[in-house]
Amino acid sequence: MLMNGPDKATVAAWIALARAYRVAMQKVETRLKEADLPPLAWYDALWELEKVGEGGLRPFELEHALLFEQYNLSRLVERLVKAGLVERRPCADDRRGHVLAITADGLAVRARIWGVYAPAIEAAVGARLGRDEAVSLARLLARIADND
Amino acid sequence: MLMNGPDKATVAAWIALARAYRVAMQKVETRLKEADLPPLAWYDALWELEKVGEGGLRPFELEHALLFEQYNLSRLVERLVKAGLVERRPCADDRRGHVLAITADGLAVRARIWGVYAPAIEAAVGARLGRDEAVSLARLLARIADND
DNA sequence: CCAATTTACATGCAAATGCATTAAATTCAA
DNA sequence: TTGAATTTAATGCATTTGCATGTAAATTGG
Repeated sequence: MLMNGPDKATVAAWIALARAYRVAMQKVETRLKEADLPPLAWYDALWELEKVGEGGLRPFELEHALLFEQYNLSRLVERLVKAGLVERRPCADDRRGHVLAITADGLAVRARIWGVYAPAIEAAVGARLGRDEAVSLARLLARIADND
Repeated sequence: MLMNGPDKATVAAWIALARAYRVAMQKVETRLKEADLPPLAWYDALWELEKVGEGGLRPFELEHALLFEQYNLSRLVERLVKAGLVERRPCADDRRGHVLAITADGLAVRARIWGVYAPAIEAAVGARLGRDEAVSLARLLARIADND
């Protein structure tokens, strides 16, 4: 009874994905810690909120943008608010929820993180791939991330 | 004052890596949970021990193979031993440590997990890439994982 | 040989995560 | 309408992770 398993190349790609992610992420997170900066999740949330501007985002929108579990997003926001980097505003047309917006401190911290994050990405990824390799890697990975 | 940041393609590859990893891993782990199977880390450890056979591995060897933090490996092993899937043997020539070997139950569980894991890999990766795409993805990712 | 250092592994405690559930507001359907 | 179902978000509790440190054995170097 065969079970339609993946071929060698697929398994190799899967394993390579897991290893590359761990290696690169480990390097980047290590640099952030050395600089006494918050973890990457903070950056991602702040950046989403910065991109969207003054209008802010509902928690569930941020949850979808970041692919976070609901409870993880809830607690991440709690920490960001406590740290003064994000502001919770009451939501006019839906009183269950609120709107999240980045604060001035949040903008400053986001920029400070990027100062360390950007060179870390360059070291972990950029320095290892040519320009067109990076493009084709991104394209292949997008196929895996696409929701069909 | 410029800071030698990554170019667009590099950042895109980095983001794609993180998203692809999360999406694929989420799918796979979800399937394992639905089947009431232990998390992937268990599989990885069991598989390393199965591959190496009767001789077993020292914890620090498993740690390097899996890219685990030392304390995480220590606790993973603790759980595997408690579950009866791995056996700790005293180590003749180094009495600080021990040798880890997979048990009969461990072999059985490893195989059961693979029964779910394999089709999950196929769905998350194999079904989305052609054979040569999988090969070139693995090659590109390996460049990122390689220790220089 | 022996003191100092390094290596191997474990563990206490704090923080983060996962899971299940709750509460409250909104939407839908009869 | 109004009652049922859904959506939004928070939270209690157990498990897992991270960090720092501890302990013991091995290695090094003087």
